[in-house]
Amino acid sequence: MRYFLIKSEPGVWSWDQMVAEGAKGTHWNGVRNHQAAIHLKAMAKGDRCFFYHSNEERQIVGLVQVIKTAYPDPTDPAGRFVMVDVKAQKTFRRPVTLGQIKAEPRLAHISLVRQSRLSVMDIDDAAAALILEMGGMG
DNA sequence: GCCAACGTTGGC
DNA sequence: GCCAACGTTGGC
Repeated sequence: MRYFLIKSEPGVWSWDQMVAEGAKGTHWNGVRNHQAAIHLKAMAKGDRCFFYHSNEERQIVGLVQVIKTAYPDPTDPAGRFVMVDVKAQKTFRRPVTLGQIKAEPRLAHISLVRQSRLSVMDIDDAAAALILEMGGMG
């Protein structure tokens, strides 16, 4: 099982809305960046994604599970980009802020810190374990 | 509200 | 095919 991180602006699609979708989950569509799309395609059923609120909040608030692997995103007129389906799995006991992540030397290498504009990224196992621990999810 | 990073577009 | 201009994202 691998870990990833997906970003959402809470004003557009929030963690509360994600939770409200329950077991049926939702399509993670609208990705229009090639590097982000590569990560979507790498996701397997059962993989986990940290759910990050960007902009106003800047914190990881939950964990979702991939329930359907990459397939064409109908909102892309060119038909080139893909989406996956995810469902909410766990709400973080304590959200992990970008500030905390930046203050942790063992997380200095992750894409969230190094490439602020990337909206879907992979997170290595060691970093994932640390983030879960920081969120009170260890 | 500003700015840096970066992807895309269009003129040449 | 290069590069300037422009648009978008997201942190501060």
